[in-house]
Amino acid sequence: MPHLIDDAEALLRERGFKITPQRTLLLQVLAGQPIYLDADEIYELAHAQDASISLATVYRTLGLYAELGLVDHRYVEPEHRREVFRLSEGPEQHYLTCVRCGTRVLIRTDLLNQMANELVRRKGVSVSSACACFTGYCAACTEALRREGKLPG
Amino acid sequence: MPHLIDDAEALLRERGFKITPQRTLLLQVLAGQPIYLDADEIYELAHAQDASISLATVYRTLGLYAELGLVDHRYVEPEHRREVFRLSEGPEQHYLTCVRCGTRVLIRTDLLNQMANELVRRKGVSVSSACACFTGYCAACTEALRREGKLPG
DNA sequence: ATTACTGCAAAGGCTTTGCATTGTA
DNA sequence: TACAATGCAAAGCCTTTGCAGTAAT
Repeated sequence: MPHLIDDAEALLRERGFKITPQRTLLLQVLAGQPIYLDADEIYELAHAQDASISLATVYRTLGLYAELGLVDHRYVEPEHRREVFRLSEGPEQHYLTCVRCGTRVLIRTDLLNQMANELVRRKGVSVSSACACFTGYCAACTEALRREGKLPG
Repeated sequence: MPHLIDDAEALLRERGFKITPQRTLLLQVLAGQPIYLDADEIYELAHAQDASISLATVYRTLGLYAELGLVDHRYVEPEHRREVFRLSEGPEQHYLTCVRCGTRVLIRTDLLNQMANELVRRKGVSVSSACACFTGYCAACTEALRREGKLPG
């Protein structure tokens, strides 16, 4: 997605920020990812291409991009410990995270939107962000655990 | 709620755990709270009644109570930093947290359950917990901001 | 030439854990 | 008496920050 990266860099310039190899690299890394990644995963991917990049720069850059609206950042893990990031294009994504293998299973979000809409209609609130976090086992782990008799069904 | 505390202590005994002054005190503290509190708030309330209780014991006890199903623990604040706890009586509660005044607006959870059921049916996963976190403005703040022209509508 | 950005390492905030001691059963 | 529970302090985990050096404009 060179277009997206160009746009992002144009925005950086426009706001008086500098274009550095690290910032470009992080845009490239993020552009290749369909799902949310945590800071460390992003760092590993970037580090594989440029061993000199530091985790601190990853955090600072992600923070900057979040402020500029270039990335979404959320807590989707079951424990809600690690923050996760992705480029903020396309529809919001929500997951079930498997506590056994870490797989993230995409969730249809129309019902979540329906919840938000209903909330607005019935309570008069305004909703700026909605997040559904499910914890459990992915299909493969569910089946494996059933075979081991560790899960009913 | 002495009834609740008795029940909780009966459960502790039944599972082979010991009844200690700290555990009883924490049940008393929690029983007086209608909303989620973080560990430090719970510690402060307990500490006011027994200066010898430690934060480590608060964490350990809350963890134990969570395992026993006596308390719910979640991240409901917008920043998701601090974990919060409350006695788990009554149905699960989910909120929209107002970023302006902190008010928590209760959310109907039937759609959340529907999401979970659909996920199980369509993807073969198993869901152990579901959590919806909405961020936005409560009705009062929404209206106030509209009057100030700071919110469309 | 400026001044923002970076890497490093240290610090911060919340939570967990090791260990010797205390206290329940 | 036996062993779980506690308090203390240290460590852990993720994230942020201070600082001196580096690099973009």
